[in-house]
Amino acid sequence: MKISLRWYNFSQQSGGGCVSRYEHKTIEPKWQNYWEKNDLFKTSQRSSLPKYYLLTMFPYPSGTLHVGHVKNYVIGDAIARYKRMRGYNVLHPFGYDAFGLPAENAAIEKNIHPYNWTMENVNIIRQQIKKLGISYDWSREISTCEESYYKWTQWIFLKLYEAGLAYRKKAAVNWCPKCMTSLANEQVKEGACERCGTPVTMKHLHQWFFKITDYAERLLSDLDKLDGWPEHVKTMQRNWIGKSKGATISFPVEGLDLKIEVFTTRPDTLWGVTFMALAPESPLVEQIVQPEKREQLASFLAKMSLQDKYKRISTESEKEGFFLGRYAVNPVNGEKIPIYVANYILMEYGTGAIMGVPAHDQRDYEFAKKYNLDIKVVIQPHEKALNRLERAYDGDGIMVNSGELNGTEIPTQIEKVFTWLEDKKIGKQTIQYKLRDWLVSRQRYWGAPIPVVYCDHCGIVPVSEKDLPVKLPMDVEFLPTGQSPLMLNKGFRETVCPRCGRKAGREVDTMDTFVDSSWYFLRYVNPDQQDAPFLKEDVSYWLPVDQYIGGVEHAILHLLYSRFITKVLYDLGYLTFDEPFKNLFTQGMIWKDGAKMSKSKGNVVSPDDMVERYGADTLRMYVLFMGPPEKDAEWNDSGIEGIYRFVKRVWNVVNKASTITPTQPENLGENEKRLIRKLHACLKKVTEDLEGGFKFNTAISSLMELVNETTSYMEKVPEPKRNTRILKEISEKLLLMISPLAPHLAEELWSLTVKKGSIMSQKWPEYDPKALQTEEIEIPVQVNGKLRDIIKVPVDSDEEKIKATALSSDKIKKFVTDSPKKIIYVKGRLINIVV
RNA sequence: GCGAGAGUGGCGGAAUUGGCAGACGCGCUGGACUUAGAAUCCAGUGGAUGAUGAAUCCGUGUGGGUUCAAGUCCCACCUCUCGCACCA
Repeated sequence: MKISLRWYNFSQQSGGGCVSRYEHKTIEPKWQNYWEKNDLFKTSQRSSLPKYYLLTMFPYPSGTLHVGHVKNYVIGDAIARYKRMRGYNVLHPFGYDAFGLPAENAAIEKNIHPYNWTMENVNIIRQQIKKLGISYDWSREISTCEESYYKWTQWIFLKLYEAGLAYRKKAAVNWCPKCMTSLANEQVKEGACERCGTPVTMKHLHQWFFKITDYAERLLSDLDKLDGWPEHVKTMQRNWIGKSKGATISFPVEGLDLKIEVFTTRPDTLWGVTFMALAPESPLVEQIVQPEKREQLASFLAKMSLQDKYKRISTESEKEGFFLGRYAVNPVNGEKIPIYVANYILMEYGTGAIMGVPAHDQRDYEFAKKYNLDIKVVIQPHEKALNRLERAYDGDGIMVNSGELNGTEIPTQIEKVFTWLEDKKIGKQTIQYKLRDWLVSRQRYWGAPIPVVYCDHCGIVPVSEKDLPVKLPMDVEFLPTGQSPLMLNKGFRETVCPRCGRKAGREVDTMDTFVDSSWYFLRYVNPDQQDAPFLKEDVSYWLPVDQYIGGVEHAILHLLYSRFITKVLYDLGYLTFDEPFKNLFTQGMIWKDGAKMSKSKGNVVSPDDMVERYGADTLRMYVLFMGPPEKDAEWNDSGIEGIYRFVKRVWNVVNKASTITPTQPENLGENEKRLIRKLHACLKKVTEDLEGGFKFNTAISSLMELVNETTSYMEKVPEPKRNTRILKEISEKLLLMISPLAPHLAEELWSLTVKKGSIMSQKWPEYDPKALQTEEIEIPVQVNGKLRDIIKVPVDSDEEKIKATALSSDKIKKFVTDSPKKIIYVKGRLINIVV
């Protein structure tokens, strides 16, 4: 669509002066330059004003942005601009999560260095954002792939290492065969790589871990402090941490000097144990198996190891087990219990062994059925006795067949069971978490090198702080081989031991990019600091982040890791707060043609196209108008047309209102009063919508109502009779209210009509409660709950008067033939006559 | 299976938390302006029965309940979305 530069006469009916046509293409670059030249987005490091740190999740620069990404920045910008007008010193920074696999993969494909590929994208994205007029303080821009940044990522690694929170071990780890690297637990979804969807396999590797499990309890309990977080995100984190309370119980093995420890949340079912099962990986398996069964066991285990781990433990797979030929002794009743290896037991959870209670656990039930094991009921429901079980019973009841504990109510008296077990020294109360330590090693090139050296004499030696950063070499053959490409780079790998000075080898793995993003919100405070990642006093002023905005896909990964790193740095004395994000807002995605936007599906809507056609202001407002911002929304091409029309209407109405010659008398009739009330109702609504939530959609609809009302006022009242003063006030306040949403439009009209500096530095307008009052109010009148009439009464009418008026209405009389049984009057709201 | 959330016109969505259901926008219909189109403006628009009116009835996933009054609260159910999923 081409827009010509001709002048257009909008005021034919009113006969007023000429009004220029709305030209976003000239207006928007003009104000973007103005803001930049006058440093209007720059934050002062300190100020007497209250601070407000508004952070939108930084993007991974994988290419150009689509309108889905833009939503995040637009929401953030609207709030940032609003808060500035509210008198806050606002920190609103931007940067790039610039390390990561896509850069490496793209680089391999296109034969370009990942750094160059990343920076090309960064430049594109920066331009895209600037064209939207987002008010970022660009002087604080950061990229996690720059040496000046990853130096401090490495520093954080060292701090964790010193604190004993970073350790290396050989472990069975999740391996993505496509990405050719190991993955953290959080990065595996339903057995597949979270990034590329390839089914994950297991690999035994020496890997670095962060001991996030040490923080499991605090990460869980501090969620209660986060009032400003959406409940569902907290729930997801709680589930992920997965705390459960139970007991550890030891079962002696008959004929061996061995005990099997199990963890159970249902110690009350201890008397119902009819078998024990070990994870195939459990070291106890080898020790317990009867010598003559060894061969059979080996073939069973071989079969298990062929089974994919994620398939093996998925709900659908059939339970499989192998009897080891030995028995354990139930410590509560001395019964002999057969010991099995079973595919459904996980080595990583609990002790890698379970007690099997088929009557009260469905998995154990299935296993027992298959291997013909006893099923012994020990919890009896109140309603009816359990006879032949069709499936396991896991409901409430009382303990039976359980010796001294018979009659104990479950679950209400479960504590009695714990106490009994501890008294008898059979078991002890234990807390278990599902959360695993965070695997941070990645066998790829494009990340921050792990700052560690391996010395034949000294072992693992951390690089000393003064030698940071351990620079990522540029001249690397980065084809993925399953080993870090740094392995093949002699210049990088070969070094000397920082401790003894002898030849040594560097760690060649790089860090998970989630480490980079788990502290970036701190770096924005002192982005140029050379000798420290951040300054404690500055960070204490700005943090915690007052409002964090991003996608819900980070509910666990990024948000949990960031909380963890913050707590570690707090414990080490670098921070004065232990939660990074006070308020969190998760915005919904924008869909197109029923699917998430993605390049591969070819359904992306480019913000550049929209800015070209309609302008940034229209795009911004449309994104905010689509629906509640926390919900997903479907992109609609004609929806944006509607907002474009609205923008033009604002342009015309403000222009028209200001071109009227100000000679009209002060005219305050019904029309004018209505208009004033509308203005103040709008001020109230927009303020509440921006203050009390993120209700941009209803704020915009309220602005539309104001514009409609003003347009129809001008339509209705001939020019000589129009109240210029009111129209001027409406124009001014309308512009102020719309400026966080459509800043270019607001600036341009402000400069054309009001001319008092940038609209950015104006105060947010307040509404006047008195202006909302009316002389008459409308009261809906119901008969038996059905609306029959609406009466108008003076605002100060008392109840009797209103009732009398209602009853005297002809429409009401029709329905009220007998005398009413009851009349309910809700003050100022409604009247209901019951007959 | 467990946990969280949601079901309102042709569509996106409003509804002061129990008080006029459908704000606002899209779409559609009719009209004005125009040589014509685009753009813009005005009017109408939940469904049904009326004659264009007045008017009446029905209507917020389904069925029940509480209440003078229910989209909103309670009980049961259905559907959809998301998260976790053999975690002992």
